[in-house]
Amino acid sequence: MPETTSLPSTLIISGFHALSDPLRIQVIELLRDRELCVCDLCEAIGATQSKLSFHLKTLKEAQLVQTRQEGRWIYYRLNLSQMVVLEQYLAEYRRFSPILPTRTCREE
Amino acid sequence: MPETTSLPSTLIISGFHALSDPLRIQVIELLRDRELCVCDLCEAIGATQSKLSFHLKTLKEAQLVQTRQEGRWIYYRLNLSQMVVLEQYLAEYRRFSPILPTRTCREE
DNA sequence: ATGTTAATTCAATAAAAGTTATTACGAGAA
DNA sequence: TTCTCGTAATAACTTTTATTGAATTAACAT
Repeated sequence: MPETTSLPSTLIISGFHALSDPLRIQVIELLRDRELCVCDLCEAIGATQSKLSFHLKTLKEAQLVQTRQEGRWIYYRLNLSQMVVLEQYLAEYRRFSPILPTRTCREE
Repeated sequence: MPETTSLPSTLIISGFHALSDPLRIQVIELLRDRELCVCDLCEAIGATQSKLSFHLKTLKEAQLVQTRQEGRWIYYRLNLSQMVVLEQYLAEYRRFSPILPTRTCREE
């Protein structure tokens, strides 16, 4: 049987990468129930603005967050649909993985 | 309203980290429908043994894979339950995130 | 213009990944 | 047992990439 695994897009990989840092997870969780501007996030997290800016860029490039500008403020909000894309990617494994049969290396 | 976000465990963060590399994703996908020994994986991926060993260690520490030794072979298989843990973590966002209301920075 | 918000640039540092060589350990033969 | 071979992990070292802080720049409001 041939491999039916289609390699995930770089967007999925960069999504997982974006979620692999505690500070970025903190941002994501803060954005879970409302949008926040950068200064809110700085204060909530206690990080410098430039440090946060770097991580926000990572999250934005992974399309896990979106921004909205209002005057001088830039509001960040979750992009739930991209979170769902990652969730669905993982869900595929639950659908397809069988109870793994024992096998041995030689009998290919 | 206080934050109800409980920061995810390091296991979750290391799980996302483990999934943030193309070679490791390739391993995970190869293990989706059967277990494989290291030499199988080396051949399938075309990577050197030691390079692969490094990535397998990352996956194992994140508990995304488990191993079984049989003589000199070590068989790797998916640890589906940990995949589900990550999936469920992402699913929480879908459950809790409202349609985001517009807000402004001042009116805290 | 002046102050405020946030992104960017640059240089220094830290962490991750790759390469090569070595080590550990089990299997099987003498 | 003792030897070697095969499999896989580990170590040492190098290269690459990611992260950080400080300073600067850009955009906006008054």
